[in-house]
Amino acid sequence: MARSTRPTIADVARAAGVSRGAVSFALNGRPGVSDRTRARILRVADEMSWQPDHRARAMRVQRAQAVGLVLHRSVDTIADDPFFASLIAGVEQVVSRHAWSLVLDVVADDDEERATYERLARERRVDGVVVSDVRVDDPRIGHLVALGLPAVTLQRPTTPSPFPAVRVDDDRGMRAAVRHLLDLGHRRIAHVAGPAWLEHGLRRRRAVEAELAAAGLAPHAVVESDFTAAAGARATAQLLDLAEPPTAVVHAGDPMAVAGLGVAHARGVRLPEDLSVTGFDDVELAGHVHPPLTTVRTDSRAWGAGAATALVDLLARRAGGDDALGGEEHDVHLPPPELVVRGSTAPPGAAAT
Amino acid sequence: MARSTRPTIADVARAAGVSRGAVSFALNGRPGVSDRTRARILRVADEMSWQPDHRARAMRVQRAQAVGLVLHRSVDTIADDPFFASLIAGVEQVVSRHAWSLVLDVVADDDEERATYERLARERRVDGVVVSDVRVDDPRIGHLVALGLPAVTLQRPTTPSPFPAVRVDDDRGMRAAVRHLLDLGHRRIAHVAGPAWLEHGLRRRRAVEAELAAAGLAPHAVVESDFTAAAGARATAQLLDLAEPPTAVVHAGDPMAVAGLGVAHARGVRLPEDLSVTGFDDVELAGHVHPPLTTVRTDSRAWGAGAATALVDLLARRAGGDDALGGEEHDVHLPPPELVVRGSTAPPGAAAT
DNA sequence: CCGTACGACTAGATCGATTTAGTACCGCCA
DNA sequence: TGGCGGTACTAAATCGATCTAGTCGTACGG
Repeated sequence: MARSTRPTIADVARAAGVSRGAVSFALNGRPGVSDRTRARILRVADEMSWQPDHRARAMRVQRAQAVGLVLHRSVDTIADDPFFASLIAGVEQVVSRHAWSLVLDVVADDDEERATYERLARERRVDGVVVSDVRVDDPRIGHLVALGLPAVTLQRPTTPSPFPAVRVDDDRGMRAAVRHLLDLGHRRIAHVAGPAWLEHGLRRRRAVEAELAAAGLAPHAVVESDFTAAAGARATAQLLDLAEPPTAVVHAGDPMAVAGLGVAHARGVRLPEDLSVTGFDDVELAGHVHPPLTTVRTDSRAWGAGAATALVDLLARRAGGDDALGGEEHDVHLPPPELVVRGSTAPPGAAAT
Repeated sequence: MARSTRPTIADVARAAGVSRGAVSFALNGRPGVSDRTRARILRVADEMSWQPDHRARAMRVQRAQAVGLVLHRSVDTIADDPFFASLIAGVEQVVSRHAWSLVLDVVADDDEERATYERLARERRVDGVVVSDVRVDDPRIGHLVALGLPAVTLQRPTTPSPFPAVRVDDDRGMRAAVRHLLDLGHRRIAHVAGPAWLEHGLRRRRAVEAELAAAGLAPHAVVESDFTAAAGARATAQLLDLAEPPTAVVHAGDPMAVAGLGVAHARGVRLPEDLSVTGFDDVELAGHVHPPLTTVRTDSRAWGAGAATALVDLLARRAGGDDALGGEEHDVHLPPPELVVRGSTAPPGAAAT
């Protein structure tokens, strides 16, 4: 091996017979070098397979060229939420297109979460963060403002937030599921909800209630759950134990719904004749269980991509000297999710096929 | 706001009435400052809520304090592999304990993957990487060696690799599943395998074949698949269409197994009387479908944690001046997975309960 | 009382890029 | 010929930390 150390901009400059500044100009496409020289410099750089050291560049330009994503989940349950993997994939897709990086943190509790944001901000590891799983009265908003760390939220929080948000009208999907059941003739419709302290848990519940109210009904029962299969199974068991069980259950998430199917099956409930079930998200498995799950198809990859785009735009504006955080007028709107009707829903008491 | 710029080490030094060097010494716990002064400096730093700028530090010490994880999956299928989320969580858990960061990349094809590793190495964004989904004759090993980027692989590749590996004897789990079926009296045992170009796909298949061979049998049929639910469904359909269908199917992954249950159900096959099914991984949903899935419980979080630990150790050794990559003697061995027997397996032709 | 060894600390170099301020040269016009 | 403007470049400052070489006392041994 000729040299063990990697080339620096100085090596390239020497090899090309110019100053380091010229190499920098050539690389970043700014005026100050002739086209001939620029081409020569780039050729030499390529031959030496030199790329600017990200650390040095980041330090000089005061930008990390990276965004952060802090996932607040107990490490045990994260695996079972297919939402995250696609969210991450979506964020990454956009971020890498800009030659940025994604820094990921998984935290288990609020203190750790707080500390992580502080570390990311103070060490300046990232230029901004994506905030997912927005909570009701989410303390992170204020915290991030105080830290001066730009952010983008998934869904616009109900409490004021100075950050742009990626918005999806998932109420529409939830209401479509309820309407579908109503159209089939169901009247005893129960809901297995997500935690009420999560904005999307609450929103989906409200959507169910609103659509039922529009038909002059109230939920037959609402069981609050936590989006896991285990909790979904418990919730369904609870509903089936009612003196007058529901004829249909609307779930706030697919894993809960699939677990619900399992419990019903185990109890000898005929599906979908005795019980209709709907989910939310349309995970891959949803179409492959029995009966295949009627659910609301969301595109969590698009969410991630949308959030990353909004964040990159926001940071570009700030790099351009605009100190504003963006706010509502920079919200990104995604197409609403749509209902996917499969075999897990049928008119109440329908005859077996 | 008093000052818009964040404090630097110079500000802290000024406030504490010492030089910048003293602050650095105090912070990093090295000799050169008295205990009294050290305490004062740390107090001042804390009051100013100063933490060293990661970019500057990284540049000076020539370390990124970050590890990379490049996931090679089509963005569409990543969501459906619960393995990744826990793997990531496990890596993150260890990495954050060392105040490092995890940089994540998702790539869709080989070229992009190559380019990503090159970028990570040349820009020096990370100090090392975790290589998952090791492929047969994996080209990444040589590539990483050429790039001088330290790595740790998940499982020891069959082809020589200079990097440490995290090892789990998952053959044991697979063989246990087969033995369980043999003990129940099954003889027509089929296997829905992962892709043969993935080391763990191939390994699991070999394990099935080996255990059957030990009983003087061969697989009733082997269908190669790709770990997705859709492929699992197709595979099971194919097996059920055989003139003489198997009485039991061993799957290389849970999503495939769950989809297999769905297909069997839809065809009116009685489970588990007419068909026993096993999975691999024990995802949360596995215990909540009907019948609950007999599967092999793996701990992918431990995998991630083990890989991260091995990588951090490797990098620490290198920082200590040891240029070696580690190799086999630094492999981390994890406890073997164990079989979880649930309701999806029974003696062939068992009477319905 | 001198030499020196050590502890405590400072000044300045350094990492590898970008960026600013300046210089050299050429062409052109009056 | 001199001045002006623009292009093509260079030299040096800069980002914020760490690390090295050196300074200044003070204590200690002979």
